[in-house]
Order: sequence, then C-alpha cells, then structure tokens
Amino acid sequence: MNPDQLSETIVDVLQALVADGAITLPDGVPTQVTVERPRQKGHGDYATNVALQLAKRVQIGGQGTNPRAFADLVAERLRAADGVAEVEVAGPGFLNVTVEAGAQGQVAADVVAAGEAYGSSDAFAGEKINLEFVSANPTGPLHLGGVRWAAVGDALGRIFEKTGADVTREYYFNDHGAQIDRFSSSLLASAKGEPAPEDGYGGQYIHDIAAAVVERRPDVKELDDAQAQEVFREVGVDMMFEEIKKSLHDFGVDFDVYFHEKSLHDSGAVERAIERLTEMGNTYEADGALWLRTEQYGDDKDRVIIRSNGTPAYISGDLGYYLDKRERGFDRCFIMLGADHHGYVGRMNAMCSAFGDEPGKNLEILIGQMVNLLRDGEPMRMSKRAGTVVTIDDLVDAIGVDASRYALARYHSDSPIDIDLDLWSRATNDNPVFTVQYAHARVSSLMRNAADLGVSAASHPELLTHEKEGELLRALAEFPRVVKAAAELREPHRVARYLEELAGTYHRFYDSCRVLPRGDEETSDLHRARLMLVDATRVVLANGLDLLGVSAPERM
RNA sequence: GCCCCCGUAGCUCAGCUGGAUAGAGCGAGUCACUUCUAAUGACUGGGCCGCAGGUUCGAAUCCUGCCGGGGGCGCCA
Repeated sequence: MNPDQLSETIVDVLQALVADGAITLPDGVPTQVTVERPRQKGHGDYATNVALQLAKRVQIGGQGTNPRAFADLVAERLRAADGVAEVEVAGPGFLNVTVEAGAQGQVAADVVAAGEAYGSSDAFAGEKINLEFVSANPTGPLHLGGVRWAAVGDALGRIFEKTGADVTREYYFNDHGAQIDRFSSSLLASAKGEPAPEDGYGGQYIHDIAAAVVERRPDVKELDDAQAQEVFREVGVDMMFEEIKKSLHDFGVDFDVYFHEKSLHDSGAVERAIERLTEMGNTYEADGALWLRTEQYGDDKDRVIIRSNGTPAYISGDLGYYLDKRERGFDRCFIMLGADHHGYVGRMNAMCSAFGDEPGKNLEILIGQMVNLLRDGEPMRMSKRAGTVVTIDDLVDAIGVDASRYALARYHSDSPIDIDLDLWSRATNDNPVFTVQYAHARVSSLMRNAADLGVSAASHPELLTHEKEGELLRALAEFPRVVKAAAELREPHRVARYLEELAGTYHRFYDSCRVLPRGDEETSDLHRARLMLVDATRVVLANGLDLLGVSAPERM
C-alpha cells in the first residue's frame, strides 16, 4: 500500500458513505485526498486531514457536523478496508492510519518490478513542453549563472519526462548585434596586439580564440579592419559556440534545438508576430517608433518593438520566437533566466497576454538567483571586463560534474547560493552528493555480496515488520509523489532533498536490520525479503540521481 | 521612487503547496566497530520561524504594513 492507494481507499470510503446515505456532500466526493507521512511517531504510518477539510460541507442526516464526529464515521469504515490495520482519530480530527505489514511490504517488490520506470507517472502525459535555458550569447565561456540553469533546467526536463511530458530542450542565441560586435572587435584588437576596446571583453580566452582564428584564416591579416572584424565575428562566434556546446555536453546537457535569433528575422516570424499583434489592436505608432501595448497587460510601460530608425528592438525577436514556439505546437513554454533579467518577466507575460495566451500556463518564466563560488571561504569575484569570469569549467575542474550538478540542483532556484568548493569536493558525509552516492555504493556492495553468497531476493511482504523496514518502505513509496511535486512546482531540489533523506533512512535500516546470513547461518525468507528491500532502495537511489543527471556509482 | 527574490537552531538549509509537540546535515558533547563499505548509527544540548497586525477550527506557510539583505528597472542585447 502506497500513499496514492491509501488516498483511493479513503475516497472509496467517502463514496460508500454517500451511496449509503450516511452523509451528503453537496460539492461531491473529491477525487483524491491528502495523505501525508506524519512527522511525529505515534501518529500512524500515514495521516489524512480529510475530515478537517470536509467537515464544513458534509451533512449527516441533514445536519452539519464537526470534524471529530465525521472522522469517527470515516474511521469506522476505513478500518474494514483491505490493507488497513488500524485507524485512530486524533487531535482536532486527523485520521492516523496504520497499514498492514503485508500491504506495506509489497512496495519493495513493486519498486523492483518497475525498475527504471519506478517514479514515473502520467501527470504531464500529452503535454508538449519547451524548455529554454542557458541561452548565453557566444561572447565568452559559460559563466556560473548559465551553469545553474544548465543543471536545474536539464533536471527539470528529466523530471517532466518522468511525469509523461514530451520535452524539447532549447538554446536561444544571437550571432549578431552589439554584444557580438564588441566580442569581434575585442578579438581583432587582441590579434593586433592592442588592448581590449572600451566595453570590450578581456581575458585569456579572447587571446586564445583570436590566435585560433588567425591560425584557421591566415588571410585575415591582409584584410582591412572592417573586413577582418567580419572574419573574427564569423569564425570567432563559431568557435566560442562550439566550446560552449562542448562544455555543456561534458556537463551532461545536450539541447534538441539551438535556435538562432537571426533565423526569426530571416523567416519572417517577427513580421508575422507583429502583424498578428497589430490585428489584435495591441500595437501603435508614436514618436516614429512602433510600440507594443504591454502596459494594459500588466507591464510597467509599453515597449518599443521597431525603433524610430526602422530597426527591430530586441523584444521583437522574443515576439517572433514565442509565436514560433506556439506554432511548433508547444502548449507550455518555459524560459529560465538569471535574476539580472527579472525585469523581463513583466513584459514577457504581457506579450503572452497580447497574443491572447495565458501567462503562467502557455508561458512560464523562471528566475534563478545568483550563484557564488567560495574558495577557502572567500567568494570568487567576477568581472567581465577583466576577464575574471568564473566559468562552467572552473566549477567542474574544482569539484567534478556530479558534485556540480548536484550542488546547483539541490537548492530552490529562488534562493541565492554559495557553493563552497572545499565542501563539495570532500569525501565525507557533510558533502550531500557524497552521502547519496555513498548510500548507492553501499547498497550495490551488499547486492554483490548477496550474489557471491548465492542469496537472491524474494518477495515476502508480510515479513518486513521491523520499524526501520517500515520507515524505509514508506520512504520508497514516497518517490513518485516527490517526482510529481517537483514537476508541478518546477522544483528539482525536492528530488535531491528526498534522496538525502532516503540515504539516511537506509543507513538506519542497515544499522538495525541484518540483511545477509552470517557465517554458516541458513538463508531464511527474511534474508531474501530484506534483500528485495535493499534492491528497491538501489532502484530508487539510482532513479533519483538520474533525474538530477548525477551518476550512481556501484563502488566508491 | 517602483518591481522581483530572500529572512527558520552557532553554520548551511528543508519544511510534503494551511495541519498535530518545528526538521535534517554540519559544528559541540557522550556512546557503539570479531563490520553486510563505521565513508555508519544511537543519544544529549541548541528556536519570540525578521517585527507588528489580519484572515480561520489551525499560520513558518496566505494577506497588509514595516525592518534588514540581494538583484533589477534603456528606442542596450
């Protein structure tokens, strides 16, 4: 019996009560009820607050009732349900449910049978989801802000896939415009041995790329500055972008679509978007420019989409891009941005409304707060001008891909994080990724020993009656709900926190429940049943780590 | 000035989308290894959940106002 099954059982009880005329529920019976694991020992295996939630609406014999009386009524029927051992009414009207050992022990076999599929659901089945993240312009190596979303965005994609969605990961970049001009003029300056221009980019990578461009295109030295800069632009952007892609690939993140801003203008998507918005009466001309009426959709003010000099403003690309995504059939478009871009949220949501769509549904903008790296307790400061950018490679070189991805995905993206490089490279249990990976290695080791002894797992759910076995079973049963909540709330960190809790629960089980026979002890059904539980733990740890893009090592 | 995010144990943070006596890890103290990986576990101490109101059976959670910290507010991209 897992929480979802218990919820169904309770719903069945409510329906039976209604069918028998024992109660009336004017709004109908809910399709599911809240089932939680009580924090407090002595409150049963699971608790539900249905009676408290429904007491106001429920009527018994045409009369209103109070939560306790209603709870008593539900408890009486629930006690008779399959898999339920005991029901207690407590406090203001909570129902504390103790599950029969056999029903609970079944979870282990169910998990093992499901294997890699365990944790999946159809919560987002049939949804076409577009995740746009990182989207850094190719003017330098990927810096920390982008890396946070690489880890979190990819994990979110994996979580959505686990809940049945059809996910496309997308990277949007522009290969023209002022930033790219500054990049290419910086390359040119470097090649000529001159200092970086004002507003230019500094740093060793500029010199490296400038040299590489010269090597690939020796003729660049013969050209005048304007032509040379064009070559640096073309070749340099290409090289920079390849480097970013490679860094991301090594980080375990690959995109399905790399979208060029330029293609929107070439394909006419921008014009189509503007036409559409104009037809809907959401644009107007003023001061020689074309404006979008974003203010009436909640933005601070209206936005220019075509400047008075006739060139499209940056937002025009966003208009075309959004329309293009919608035309490609994405009902849910996510854009993940750094905190320094939160000013976009208002105008982007307004744009979404201007198209007649629903912000928060068709378009969701997620904001990730700042990331700082701490080395010896001191923050590593960044400066683009000086070229002291902290990059994805700095992070990975310091603590590795697994720790990097875990550290970035472990926190709510709304909170700023400091990543202590010393902590995250330590092989001790104050390093969270280590704790979880170690638990997996420990489980794997036990499975190997079992194989050596010729002990194989078998399902004997009724034998898993130890308190620590129950706790572990309930933790394992929780996984699908955690994945679902992570998807619904767009919070991958829930998976990481859950895995840490599971690791602890496993260690406690391991400490008090001997799994394998000692010495010449006979192998019993309890040994085999516990081995099944251990295997189930292995499955969940591995599946959970996979959702975060972190490896599950068998030895450490 | 306006907007967004944050404020929970000495530290780093969770808190199951309003539930019961507020949780974990680290750090501090005590204890347990003829080990299935002790890279672990058990126990102890530690809190006006920033402050003040409000909403209700019930608030760390929702609303309002303050205080403190971080970030952002271009016909830049």
